[in-house]
Amino acid sequence: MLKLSRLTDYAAVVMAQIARHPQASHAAADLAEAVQLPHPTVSKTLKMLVRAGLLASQRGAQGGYRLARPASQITAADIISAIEGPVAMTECSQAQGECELAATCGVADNWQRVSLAIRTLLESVTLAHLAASTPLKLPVQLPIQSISLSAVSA
Amino acid sequence: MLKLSRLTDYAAVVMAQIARHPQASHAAADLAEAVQLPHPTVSKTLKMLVRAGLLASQRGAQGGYRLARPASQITAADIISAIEGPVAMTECSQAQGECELAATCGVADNWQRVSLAIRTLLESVTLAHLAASTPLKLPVQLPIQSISLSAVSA
DNA sequence: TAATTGGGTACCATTTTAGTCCTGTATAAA
DNA sequence: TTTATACAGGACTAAAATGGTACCCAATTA
Repeated sequence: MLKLSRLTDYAAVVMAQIARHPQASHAAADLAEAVQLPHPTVSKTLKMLVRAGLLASQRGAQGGYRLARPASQITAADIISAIEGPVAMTECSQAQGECELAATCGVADNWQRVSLAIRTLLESVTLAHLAASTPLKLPVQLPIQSISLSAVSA
Repeated sequence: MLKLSRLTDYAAVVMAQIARHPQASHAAADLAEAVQLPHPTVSKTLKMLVRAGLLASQRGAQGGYRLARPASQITAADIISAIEGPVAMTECSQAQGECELAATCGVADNWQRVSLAIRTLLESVTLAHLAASTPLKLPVQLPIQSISLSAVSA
């Protein structure tokens, strides 16, 4: 299904929740309550987001989490790779020259290009977009079609 | 990692192999040999591709597999969904109204839009592109950026 | 009718994922 | 300085998905 893991899904929801109140410091327990998810799981997710540099944490009373930078400077790709590691469709999309089947494969190059296109797309969607109540209007139908078609002839 | 499953990867490689010799009928054993993968696994993959209508099979001596339609009419999205099911980034990208967290989620709509954009991208890449030895040149950097930027203002 | 080749199913091993818990450490307020 | 708050890190377990294998059946052709 090319699906995000559930934790990544949680991460996006939690990040969006924080992004809607950027000034406040958010305790893990409050966030868990707000998004209706088990506290330990949310906590785990938050730690991963801190380690990836997307959130800043403050210990002690009145502590909590806040965005490490403005929501407009945090991308969907950032959130995904914070939880799942780098966005890559295949093994060989990440590290070059480690697949022993490369000789018989014959699709590696093009998969990597598709993978790159998806990564770029995900980098163009920011947390500010995701958190906005106004739906992000991606005019997917025509423009992306035209991109790949022109790409073929190029 | 937003990664394809290994079987999906195999499927793409096998499909590309068949696409390079569209007239011939390809026995599972021959394909397994050509792409250097275990026979039973390749066989399993082939069956899934048949069930999805991407390959046609012929039993008996001189039988084998061939493309059900031209390589230019088979998309990356077809291959992925043949193995993994519909392309969708989150649970709620597929079926509307089944997520009980929708009220507190707040990102569902926009995730669905991103998911749709990726699906459209994958539908624009055909097996003919993947199988081509000439790299598919997707000019990802500028055009896709401009799409999403214009999308925001739209 | 025998040889070839795909079809289907069931099964097992492994890995990944999700979720929980426990203990430690930093901070702030009383 | 004490105490309550809240994050940090890691270990552990349970469950699910994935990948791989084996076996037997069905169809086709020579």
